Amino acid sequence: MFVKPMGILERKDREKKKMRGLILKTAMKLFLEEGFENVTVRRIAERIEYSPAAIYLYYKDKDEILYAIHEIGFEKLYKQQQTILSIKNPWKRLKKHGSNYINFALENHEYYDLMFIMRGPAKKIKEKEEWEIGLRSFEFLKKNINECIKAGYLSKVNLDVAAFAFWSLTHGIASRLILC
Amino acid sequence: MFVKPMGILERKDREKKKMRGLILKTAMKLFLEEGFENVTVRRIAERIEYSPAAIYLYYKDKDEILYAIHEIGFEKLYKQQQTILSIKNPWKRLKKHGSNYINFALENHEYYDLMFIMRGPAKKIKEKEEWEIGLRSFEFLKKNINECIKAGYLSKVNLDVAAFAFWSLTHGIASRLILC
Amino acid sequence: MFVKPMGILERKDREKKKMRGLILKTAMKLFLEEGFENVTVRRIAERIEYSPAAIYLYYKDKDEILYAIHEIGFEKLYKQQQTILSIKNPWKRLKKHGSNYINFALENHEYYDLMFIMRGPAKKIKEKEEWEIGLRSFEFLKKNINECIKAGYLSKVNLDVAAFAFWSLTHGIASRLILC
Amino acid sequence: MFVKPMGILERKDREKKKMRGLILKTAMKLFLEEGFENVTVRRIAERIEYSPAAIYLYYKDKDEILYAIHEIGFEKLYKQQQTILSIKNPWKRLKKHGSNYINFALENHEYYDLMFIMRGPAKKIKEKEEWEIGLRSFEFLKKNINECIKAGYLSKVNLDVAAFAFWSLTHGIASRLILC
DNA sequence: AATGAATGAGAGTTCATTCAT
DNA sequence: AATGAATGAACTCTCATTCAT
Repeated sequence: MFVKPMGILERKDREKKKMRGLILKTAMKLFLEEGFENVTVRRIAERIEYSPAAIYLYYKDKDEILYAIHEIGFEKLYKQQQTILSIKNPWKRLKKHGSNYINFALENHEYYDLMFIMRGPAKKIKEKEEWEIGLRSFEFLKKNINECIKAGYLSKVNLDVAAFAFWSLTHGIASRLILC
Repeated sequence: MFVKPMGILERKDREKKKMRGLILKTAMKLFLEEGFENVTVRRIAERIEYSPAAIYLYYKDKDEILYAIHEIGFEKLYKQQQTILSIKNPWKRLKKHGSNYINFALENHEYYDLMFIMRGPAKKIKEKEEWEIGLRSFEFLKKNINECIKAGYLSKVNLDVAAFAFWSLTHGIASRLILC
Repeated sequence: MFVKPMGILERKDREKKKMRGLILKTAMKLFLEEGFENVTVRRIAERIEYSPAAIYLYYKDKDEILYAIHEIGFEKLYKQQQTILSIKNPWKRLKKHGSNYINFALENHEYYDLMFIMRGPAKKIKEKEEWEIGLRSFEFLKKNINECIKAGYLSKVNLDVAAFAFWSLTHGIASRLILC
Repeated sequence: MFVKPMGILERKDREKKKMRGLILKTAMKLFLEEGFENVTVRRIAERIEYSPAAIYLYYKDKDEILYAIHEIGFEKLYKQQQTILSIKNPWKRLKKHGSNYINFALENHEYYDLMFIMRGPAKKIKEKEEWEIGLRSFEFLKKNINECIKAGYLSKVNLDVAAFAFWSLTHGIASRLILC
């Protein structure tokens, strides 16, 4: 048997990933521009100028696409949160954490919806794994709060409770603002 | 020409309103029991044992129904909030306000989704009016907080800011709890 | 409420039945002319110059159509078998029964296939009821054989066994002939 | 020019045949295990761990595969019939012939369907050749019956008629049993 | 020899909506 | 006031097949 040189396989792999990315990006765009109900396999295919059938070469079904978008939402949030790591003062950092969160929600405000709206359709798949990503953000927040406590900016409280309250507040503010 | 006496016109009007109410209530039920994607004109018609075409005699199109449901969500919330009026002590009342809100969200947790999910389809119509209802709830909260301040339970702060923060917190807690 | 006069309701009913009949006849024709795999909802609709959606006003789904066709096959067979009732002599009648069966199979030879081929797709529905029709034909055969026995043309045997053997023979001949 | 030595060509030929066999066997398995409608080029390819496109290197199209399967059905039947050759007594052998046939039909009962169901798709190709195989089985039966006659177990009758009737009976019994 | 990528065609089905009656 | 009948447009998804590599 003829074994293909690494280069080719890698290129194919890269291209496959690129295509998957393209599909996702397109689905996302559709979601942002035209709302959830207009995210259809056909519309995605149309936009990337492929046949609908082609989509199914990269994703098993529509749900898998929805789930992937969902994931990206959380990923994106997490990434954005990491940008505050450069702030040394924990109290300032925590405040930035909050304002960041709200800004994120306002700026990408459809992403926010996405996490809620998608719950319905996407709940069918991989419900466990999904939250690993969500929890990562939560852990990050806890670490921030903990450092505030250690530095004396906050009195000693249960970390989980504090983090939950903090997130609730920012999340609440964000969603309220979006609603207006 | 024969001019219809007031009585008849009024009756007709009453009946029209009744029917509109029935449609809405049914749509609402459908939404709560079977989720957003199962709220279809047909299903509504089926449940009230009318033909789908009949629906269109009372609502211009599906969006108009969705919008109305949306409104009902806020209405319901407002009603529930009014039940705390019997509590005389303003501080206790405020606390009850918060726990009430969260309970409401958890118990009817689809209502919460409704406000987000519906925004998409319903945003096409009457975006201004909608918030009168939302604001009413907000005003109610402000009044509560104000009384807490007057009674010395809270230090003097900007009412709008305080109310907004309060709502955000409860709202945030509620939505976070629902998501888990 | 205004109660529609009998005439109108009856006409509507007639028309509904006519349409159902038309759909079935068309499906049958398609089956005969173009084979099982070409019996599709769309093709049926095309032929009767209706929209595909219209079909669903008369039949719940494709299976219901297939089942109905299936039924017709047995019905038709039964009807044809009844024509021999005019033959008084039971032995002659039984012989005619056999040749009739084979002729039926050869003349409408796709009907024969239908009973087999349809088994797959149509088995999902109403499996009990289905055989009432098949059994009716079987009972008819038993009666014929019994009369032959009573008239001394056949020695006394178990009726079910005899009928089964007889049917098997004719059925076997028919299917063999069709296969050639 | 370099002319390939016989050995290589032969090996290639052998390999080609092997692959064709593999495809057929797999299609057959699919047919038996999952029914006609699940015999798809993709599924076959999946099972043999080749790409769908590879199939087309060995068979022109799907119909050609279906036809070949058809053929295998008859082949298998024939093979099974040969097993009774060891029975010396012709009358016993004939009886075994019958029960064998019925057992065959019941045990592999999808094979039976195959002969009917496949007619549709496969009728497009090579209609003549096909029956050589069927006839072989028939000739075998005739031989059996003839020996029964010679041995005095059966009165002298037209061989073709007798064989046809015999086959019809067994075939009929089998198919009736399957249908129940 | 074998395949990955792609597609056109088509499947069954459902929906919001209209219109003559 | 109400409806039965109908439809166009869309949906997700699968299939046999081709072709450049």
